[in-house]
Amino acid sequence: MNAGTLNAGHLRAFIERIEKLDEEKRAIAEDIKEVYAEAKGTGYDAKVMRKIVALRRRDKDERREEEEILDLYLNALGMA
Amino acid sequence: MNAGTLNAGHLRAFIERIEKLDEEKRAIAEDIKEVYAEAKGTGYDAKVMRKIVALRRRDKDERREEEEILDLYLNALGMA
Amino acid sequence: MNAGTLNAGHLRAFIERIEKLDEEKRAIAEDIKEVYAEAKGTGYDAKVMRKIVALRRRDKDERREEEEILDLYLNALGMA
Amino acid sequence: MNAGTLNAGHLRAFIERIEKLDEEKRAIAEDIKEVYAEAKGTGYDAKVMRKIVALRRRDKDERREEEEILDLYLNALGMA
DNA sequence: TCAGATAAAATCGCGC
DNA sequence: GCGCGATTTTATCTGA
Repeated sequence: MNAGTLNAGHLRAFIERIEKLDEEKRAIAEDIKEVYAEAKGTGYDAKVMRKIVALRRRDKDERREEEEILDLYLNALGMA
Repeated sequence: MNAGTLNAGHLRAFIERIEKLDEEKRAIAEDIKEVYAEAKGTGYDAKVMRKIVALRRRDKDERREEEEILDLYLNALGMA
Repeated sequence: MNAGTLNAGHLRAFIERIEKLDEEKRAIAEDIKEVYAEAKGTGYDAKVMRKIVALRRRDKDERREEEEILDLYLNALGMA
Repeated sequence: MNAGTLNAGHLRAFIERIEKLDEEKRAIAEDIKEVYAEAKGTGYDAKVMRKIVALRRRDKDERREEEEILDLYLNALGMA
């Protein structure tokens, strides 16, 4: 992009969209923290909970990845 | 909490609340990536944009902190 | 660390150890590339192979993580 | 390669060679981290050290490239 | 050139 | 309160 096509208003719009989304993201991160705090107050161990969440997430990712690799195989074998 | 007071259903509810929030958080992170990609497609440099966003965020944090300090002073002086 | 305790020879030794290890690491990365190239020359699809390697690695990581979480559970229950 | 020529044993051998090399690579990466940690414990700043290592590496690459260019010139002039 | 993997830096949460 | 370890985010690097 050269100077002639630069459009500050356009850039500003992108920046503001990002900032708005970023705020939402931070708000949700806050909510998550609060849930951990609440669980902790109820007697649960946050560290264990984090492990559980991470492990369940990994399971889910792995299942997705297995499906992807199956597709790759099928494609490689000309069967898809 | 000892084994006797463990309440699996309660824990599960916490975990699921966290997972739900986590998914929302990830969805927003995706959206942000897409905005960067769109901006890039329009000719902007994502790296520069990230710097701008980070800088503006720091500015904002600093302004907020300054206001908090001002409030502290005013309160201390019985003027708030 | 203040200037008086600075010991350039010591720092140099750290740097050189790192550089030596880094060269070994790069050499291995080269070897890996060569294996992929050889496999490709034999008719295999590098992309599929990378997926397989990544998936097997993830399996292994997940097994390790499951053991860690089991330990955490046992500890939380006062059984370890 | 079509299904008829697929040779699972051969593929497995490639995969295992890659995994073995990958483990060595990770072990070395671990060693490097440990050296940084040790240096940190001695009072050095890891970030600065990384800069030094990167800079020296660039220097080395440049020197090698300059020599290659020199060789090219010499060859072009029939003097090598 | 582009996305995807890898490594580095920054940030956050926990313990002492 | 502060370092330490873990997570998240950013930047670099590699391969398609």
